[in-house]
Amino acid sequence: MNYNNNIPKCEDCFVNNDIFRKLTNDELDVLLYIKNCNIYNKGDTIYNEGTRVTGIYCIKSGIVKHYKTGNDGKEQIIRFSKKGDIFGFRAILSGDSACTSTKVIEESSVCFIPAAHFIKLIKENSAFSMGIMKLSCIELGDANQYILDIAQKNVRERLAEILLLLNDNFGTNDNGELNIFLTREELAGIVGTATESVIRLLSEFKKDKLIELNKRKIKLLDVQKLKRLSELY
Amino acid sequence: MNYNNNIPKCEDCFVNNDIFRKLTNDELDVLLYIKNCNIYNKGDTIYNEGTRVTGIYCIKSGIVKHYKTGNDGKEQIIRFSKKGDIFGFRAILSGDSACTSTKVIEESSVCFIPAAHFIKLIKENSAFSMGIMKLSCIELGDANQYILDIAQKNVRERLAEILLLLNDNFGTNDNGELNIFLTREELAGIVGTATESVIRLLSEFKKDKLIELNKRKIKLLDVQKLKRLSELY
DNA sequence: CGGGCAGTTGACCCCGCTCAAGCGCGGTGG
DNA sequence: CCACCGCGCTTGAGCGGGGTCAACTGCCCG
Repeated sequence: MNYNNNIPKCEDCFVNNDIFRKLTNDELDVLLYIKNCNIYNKGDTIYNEGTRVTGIYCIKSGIVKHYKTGNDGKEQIIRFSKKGDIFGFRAILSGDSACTSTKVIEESSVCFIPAAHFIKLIKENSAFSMGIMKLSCIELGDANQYILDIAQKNVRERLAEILLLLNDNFGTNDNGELNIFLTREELAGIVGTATESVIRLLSEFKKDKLIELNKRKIKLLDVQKLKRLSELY
Repeated sequence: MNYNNNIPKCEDCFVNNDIFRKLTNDELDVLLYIKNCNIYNKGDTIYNEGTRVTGIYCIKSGIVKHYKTGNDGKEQIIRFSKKGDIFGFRAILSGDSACTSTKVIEESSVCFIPAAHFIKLIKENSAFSMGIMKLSCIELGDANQYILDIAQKNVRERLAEILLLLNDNFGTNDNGELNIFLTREELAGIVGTATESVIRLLSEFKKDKLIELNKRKIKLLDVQKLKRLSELY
């Protein structure tokens, strides 16, 4: 992790959600002086499950994964965050320690806002507060959906669904390949299955002309069929 | 569903969470006139997944289940609510429609607060607002844990865990039996498995003297062993 | 008395996990 | 420069957890 002397302005990250748009210009100015920004390398851990979180994080660039570790040490990836996303607030607001570990999977520039200042903003700006509430409620809805999926869909359906979800969240490059590069093991950690199962299913999908594979690059060839595959039960 | 002429005071429900304690006496007085209260019978549906929710609900007595329905019609129970618990706010705050259906499993008396008034309270009372945020964040943490469990634990471990969780949430009567009576199918719907599997495992647990069974009444005999069983991986 | 639902049990078998072996590739050190 | 090592990926074999299907029972209720 390296300190970034060049603190980005919040306006640079006005994408996806609109949390910080809810702040007044004055509040944004103050924030610019209070927050700091770090560069994290691939593989760096930002915080670990079970530890105290001392503030909230907002991603300027890069991708991180949020995961829980099972008793046998296997990672279950809960979700990802990318440019404009904030994380860490669940622990702050619930008063718990972190319920997930957060690790960088693509070099990231990440701003940090101390908990006290974050709480102050929430108390003083009800639009901001409503925004945070909305975020947390949307995450909760996503988590509930995920529970249903893991409980009732089989691995093939879940893998198809995850590929579509990655497509929606990260989009594709000029080559039509997903803008996120995961190891087979990480893919297994999202789907909730064994690495070997992911590998076998990916090559099946490839054989069926649903996707194209090139190392960790994945290109979706037939989104419609993948959708049918993922919803069919 | 029947209208209840005898509107309970919020103070009657100051248990579990302390959400409404955050309101001032004046706010509580106003609320008493704005809210209404209904009696729901066992089996009644309060709202269905995918429909608009028009306000939040607070339980005076009884138990309800929140569940999602899979493509094949199978219920996945996400959580329960009981006296003092509020629900429905996720949909209001996220702006979505309901992500779960809510059905009564034990006759319930439930207060209803229209969305507009709920939002007004949130905007005007930051302690109340923080309380709601905390609730939603705790639910999110629980949901994340559930994802890990369903993804990585086997059915036996999950069933043991669910029994312990029901024990913590609902406690036992004078006979030591859990204060919640679920069908085998509902138990399967929480654990995320087939009804037959729950039946087989319950009778195994009984044979191993971990529990005692009497129709839908379940008595935990060896909490320590159940804990070991549920955590072991 | 009969219908229907919850619960139970047995038989069967398939999905997906585990284990093991082999491959390709990039980094490192001799 | 090449040999080696280790990690990620792949494939095959084997098997067991647990899902499905079917049949039967007991019980409630009309």
